[in-house]
Amino acid sequence: MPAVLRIALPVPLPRLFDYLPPEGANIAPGTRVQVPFGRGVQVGIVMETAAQSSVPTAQLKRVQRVLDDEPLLHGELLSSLHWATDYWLGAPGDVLLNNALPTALRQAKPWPALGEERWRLLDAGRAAQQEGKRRGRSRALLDLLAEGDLRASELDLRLPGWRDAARRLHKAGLIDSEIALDDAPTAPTQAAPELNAGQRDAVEAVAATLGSFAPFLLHGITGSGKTEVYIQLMERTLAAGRQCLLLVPEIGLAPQTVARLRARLGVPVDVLHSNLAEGARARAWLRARNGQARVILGTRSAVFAPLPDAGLIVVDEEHDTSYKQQEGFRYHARDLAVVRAQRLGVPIVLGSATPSLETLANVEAERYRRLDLRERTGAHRTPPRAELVDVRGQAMQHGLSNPLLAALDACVERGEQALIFRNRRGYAPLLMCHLCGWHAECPRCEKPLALHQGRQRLVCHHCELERPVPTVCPGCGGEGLHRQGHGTERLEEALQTRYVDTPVLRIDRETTRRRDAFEDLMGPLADGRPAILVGTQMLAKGHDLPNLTLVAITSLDEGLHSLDFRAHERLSQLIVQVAGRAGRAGKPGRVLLQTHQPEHPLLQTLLHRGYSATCAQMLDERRALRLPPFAYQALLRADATRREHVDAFLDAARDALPASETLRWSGPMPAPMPLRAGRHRGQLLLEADTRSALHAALKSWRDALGELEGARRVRWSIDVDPVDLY
DNA sequence: AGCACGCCGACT
DNA sequence: GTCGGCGTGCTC
Repeated sequence: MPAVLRIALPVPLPRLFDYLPPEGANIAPGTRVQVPFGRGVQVGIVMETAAQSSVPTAQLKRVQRVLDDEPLLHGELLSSLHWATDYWLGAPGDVLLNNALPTALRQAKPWPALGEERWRLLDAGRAAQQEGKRRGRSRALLDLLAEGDLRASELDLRLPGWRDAARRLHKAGLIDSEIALDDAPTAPTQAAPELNAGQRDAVEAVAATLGSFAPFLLHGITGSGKTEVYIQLMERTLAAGRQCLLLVPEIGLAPQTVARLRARLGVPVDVLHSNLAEGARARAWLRARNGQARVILGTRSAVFAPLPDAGLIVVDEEHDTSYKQQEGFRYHARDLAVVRAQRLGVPIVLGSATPSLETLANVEAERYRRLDLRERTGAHRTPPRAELVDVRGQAMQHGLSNPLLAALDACVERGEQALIFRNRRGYAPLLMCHLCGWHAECPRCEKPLALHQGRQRLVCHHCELERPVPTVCPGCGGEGLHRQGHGTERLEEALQTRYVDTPVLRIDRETTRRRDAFEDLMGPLADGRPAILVGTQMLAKGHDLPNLTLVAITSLDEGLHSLDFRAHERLSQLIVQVAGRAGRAGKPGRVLLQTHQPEHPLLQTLLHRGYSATCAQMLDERRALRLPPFAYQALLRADATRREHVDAFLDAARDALPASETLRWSGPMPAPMPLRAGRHRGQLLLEADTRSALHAALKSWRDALGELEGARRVRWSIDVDPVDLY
């Protein structure tokens, strides 16, 4: 008989809280309970039972209420969450309640109804219907239901606005509803296309492993039909009575993906992502849990979906950095997906045209099997070879060289679509006085403010600061203010002036702020109408544009010179991804890359020997320099309004490191942005050659950091496997 | 993270 | 004279 329950509560503390179980009840791990906590009441999750507590018995409080008849979390999911909490050093309550569970399930409320309402006539209603009572919609509803029971979704179609009538008739005791737990029958409406040899081999290779853990890299060039491979694998999995989980990057979840899966698979496809209304999210999560959802499609957080009948996991665009959560609990959804597949005993497919070096290293080490799709399907042609445009000494207009402008002219002339990348938002990155040298700077970040012309604002791109645009120079009072550099907004303006008859669309954070804005802007272009798109990196993903024949990156130079050791990997991925978007079967495409460094070895290797050869070279460099994926890192970040607090904390943290021959550290050092939003930032990097060496040190170090004198004066966090070292 | 307790400045 | 600033401590 356990004396105490150890419970996770929604606080960012790396520990559990001990409570007395309610009288006479034994509660299994994974069950939600309501407990008195501090002055209030909280919902927590029972994690363990223990014979005794280290807390004096007198201080223990009792569980007030058990919220679930059976554990909400159990089996593989609960154990994977334990693993994840441990690996990424999460706080159990934060991981479980703020990340794994949908918000609606954090409340002490009954589960939302999962099925759909099904309405039926009661005897009194049948009599009323036969006597021709009631009028208007109520009459129509009685007539409809007289033919048979109907689901809410069917009523939505057959009698719009039926809800008011239903409410009235229900109150009058004429009709009633129940929750239908089965789903409306569905059937595939689209047939499977023929696969090419590569696709067929890939499907067969993965299908042969159904029922056991097997990790695969599906490396398919853009347009090679990776999605079709996923779909046919899902068909096999579903036929075996198993569930599928498909993870996609944040931007990749277009409505047409959902529609395509539904049309092809003929089973309930449930969507799970953070933009969903809370009720809908909880519903989808619970439907996954009880097995009603057969396919779960979602972004990062969907990796927490319960999968009682799991059969297959797919991570599309596995290299995408949106799989790594960048604040709070800093988990990596792809990596967690692999762990879950292992525990579930199911195959996992990591798909990408530009696999991450981490995944390629796993292939090299024969931990993952590699499947290649080298052929393109149907409408696609071989990606055009990218051309470097040497801009040294060239005349430029708005950051565009003459060769690029000539290509644009020709593209517009042919009535085709073009896509221009510029990784600077706003109108001009800098507002500077030509007379005295003054420039607009953010006082909280000490970085230049960007001019946003449309909003008539100076904006800091590192914090939320906005300022009015001065008309005269605040430094000298003169009229020398000058807009320097070209952001997407200025490029849009310049191109619209040059190409009066062709619509120029800007796609960046500013123009896509509204929900669905990305969809609304890009959607209409699917018909191939002429257009020039200007935008930031977010343009690299998303829609397939059938009439796109010119893609240009206005400058590769930042990517070539960045201090981040992953910059070259990112740049290679960007170049290959965007190149894959230009040109369709009948129409050749061009890809132009402007640079001051056309002879740069990275560009030479990438353009002449391809992505895989470039990666092989980058992997050699990483191995030689003992960098990830051949070393394992954790980054301690700290920030505070006072710099000396940051320095003192990081110094103490370094001193608190256990003596170890396998652990290396660098720092404390300033973060790449030493001041952001008025807070001073510093960091300390830990490295080891093995995961176990790193993790052996981490947990006790984390606990020691919490005890440090200066810990309360700073905000700090540890990022295990950081993807950006800032 | 929340929340309360606890001592020092500009306001009705 | 008070409202409220955020430093410090605590949550079984």
